[in-house]
Amino acid sequence: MPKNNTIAPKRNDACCTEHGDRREFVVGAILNWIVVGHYKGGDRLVAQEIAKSLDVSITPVREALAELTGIGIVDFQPNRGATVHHFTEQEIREVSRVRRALECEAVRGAIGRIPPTKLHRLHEQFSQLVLAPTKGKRMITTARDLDSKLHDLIAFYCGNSYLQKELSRLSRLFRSFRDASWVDAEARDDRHRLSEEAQEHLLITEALIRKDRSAAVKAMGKHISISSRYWSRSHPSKS
Amino acid sequence: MPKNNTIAPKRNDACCTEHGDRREFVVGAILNWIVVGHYKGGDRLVAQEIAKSLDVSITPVREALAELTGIGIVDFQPNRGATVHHFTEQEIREVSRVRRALECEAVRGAIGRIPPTKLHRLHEQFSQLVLAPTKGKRMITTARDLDSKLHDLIAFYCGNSYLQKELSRLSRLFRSFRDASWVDAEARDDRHRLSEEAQEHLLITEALIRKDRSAAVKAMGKHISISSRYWSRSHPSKS
DNA sequence: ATGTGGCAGATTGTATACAATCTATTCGGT
DNA sequence: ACCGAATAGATTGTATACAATCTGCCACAT
Repeated sequence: MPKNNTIAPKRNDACCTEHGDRREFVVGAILNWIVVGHYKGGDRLVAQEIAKSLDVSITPVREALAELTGIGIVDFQPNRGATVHHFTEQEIREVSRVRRALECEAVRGAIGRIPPTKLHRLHEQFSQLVLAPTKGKRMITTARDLDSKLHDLIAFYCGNSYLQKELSRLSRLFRSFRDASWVDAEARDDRHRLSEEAQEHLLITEALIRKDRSAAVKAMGKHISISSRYWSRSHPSKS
Repeated sequence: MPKNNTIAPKRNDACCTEHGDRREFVVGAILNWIVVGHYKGGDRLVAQEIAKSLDVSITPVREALAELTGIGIVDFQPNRGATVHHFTEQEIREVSRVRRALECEAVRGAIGRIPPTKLHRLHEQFSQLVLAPTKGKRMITTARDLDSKLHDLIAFYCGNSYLQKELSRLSRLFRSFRDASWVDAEARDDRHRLSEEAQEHLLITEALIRKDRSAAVKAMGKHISISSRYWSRSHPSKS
C-alpha cells in the first residue's frame, strides 16, 4: 500500500479533468498504477487514499472502482472494500487460453484486411530485433512497443469491432503480465526470450503478408502458448 | 422508458438488501429489466427513476451503472448519462463469433470432465424435445431452460474458471438475444427452430458422452453459428 | 419562414455528512 | 499466560445537497 505517491497524476496537472470526466480519469489513473506495479495483486484500494492522492472526492473514486470491478481487474467485497484482483499462476494460464482463442479468431478475420505497407514496416522492425543483440534497457522498451503494435494492428483490422473491444479490455491484463515478465527477464539478464519472441512475431507477420490463414492462426496460437508459460513462471505465486 | 414498474423488485420485498449489498442488488435488477425487455437497446437509464423505483438512493444506482459499463452492457457518456447499449445486427453476429470461439474452447476442455449421469439425463430431455411437438408456451420455457442448463454445465466443467467467468458474463448478452428471438418465434408460431435446436443440442451431448472432442467442438460451433443467424434476423435493427 | 439567443426545467456529476461495518487493541476474568 | 468481550479508530456504504451541464421551447430579429 503506497503512501507518498510521486507518480500520481494530480488532477490539476493535466488541466483536462472537467466536470463529467472525473470517473474516467480515476479509472485511467488506477489502471496506470496497476500496470506500473505501484499496486500489485491483492493490494487494498482504499478509496479515501486514492481520492486524496488524485485530488478528487470519494464518489468518483468509488464509481471508478465499480467500473473496474465490471472489467474484472478489481474485486469488491461488501463492506470490505476493493482489492486488486490477484491472478494466480493457474489463472494466468487460464486467461491465456481465453486470449489464445480470441487472438486466433482475430487473426483469422484479419487476413487480407491489413494494409501491406504496415505489415512490411513491422516485418522489417522485427527482423532487426532478431538480429541485433544490443543493450538491454532500450531493447526491452522497443520489444514491448512492437508487441503491442502487432497485436493492436491485428485487432484493429480483424473485421469485428466487438472482438476488438474485448481484446482491448483483456489486453490490460495481458500487458501487465507481460511487463512483469520482462522486468523479471531483465533482472536475470535473459535476452534469449527477446529474440525468440521476435522470431514468433516474425512468423505471424510473414503469414499475414502471404495471406496464409491457417499458418497465421497456428503461429499466433503457438506464440501465445509460449508467452503464457513465461508469464506464469515469472509471476509471484504469493503476494 | 417505462414509468410504472409492476415487476420492479422493491428493496423491501426481498428483505435481503442490507448495508453493503445495494449496488449488487441494483446491478441485478437492471440486468433483469434488460433481459425481460423492460429496457431495450438505446433506452436511457435515468438514475433518479431507477433509484425511486427500487427505493434506493442515487449513489448505489450510479455505481451499478458504472459496473455495467465495465461489463459492456451500458454506455456512459459524460454529462449525458447512461443508455442500454444497442446491439446492431452486425454486432450480434460479431458477439456470436466471440462466443463461438469461447464456447468451443470450453467444450474442448470439458471433454471427460462432465459426470456421465448428468449428460445422460440431459440427453433424455433433449430427445423428448425433438420428438414431442406439443403446445407452445410451456414448450419454449423448457427449451430455454434446457439450453441454459447445457451451456452452464459445459462452462462449469470446462476446467478453466476464468473462461467460466467470461462465459457467464457474456451469457447475459446471449440470453437476452435468445429470449428476444424466441418471443419472435412464438409470435410467428414457428416451432421448426425449436426441434432443430434440440437436435443440435443432442449432437453436442452425444459427442460429449462419446468423449469425441473434435465432433463436440464442431457441433458446438455449428450450433452457435446457426443460432446467431436466427438472433440477428429477429433483432429489431432500429430501436 | 427561418435561424439565433436565452431562459427554465430536468438530469447528471461531485462533494460532503453521517450511519453501518470492520479491525485491531486493550482490558478483565480465568 | 491465555482467551474472549468491549471499545476506539479506520474504512466502507448510503443519502442528500448543490453545482455543472444538457435539452427543449419560446421570443425575437432577420
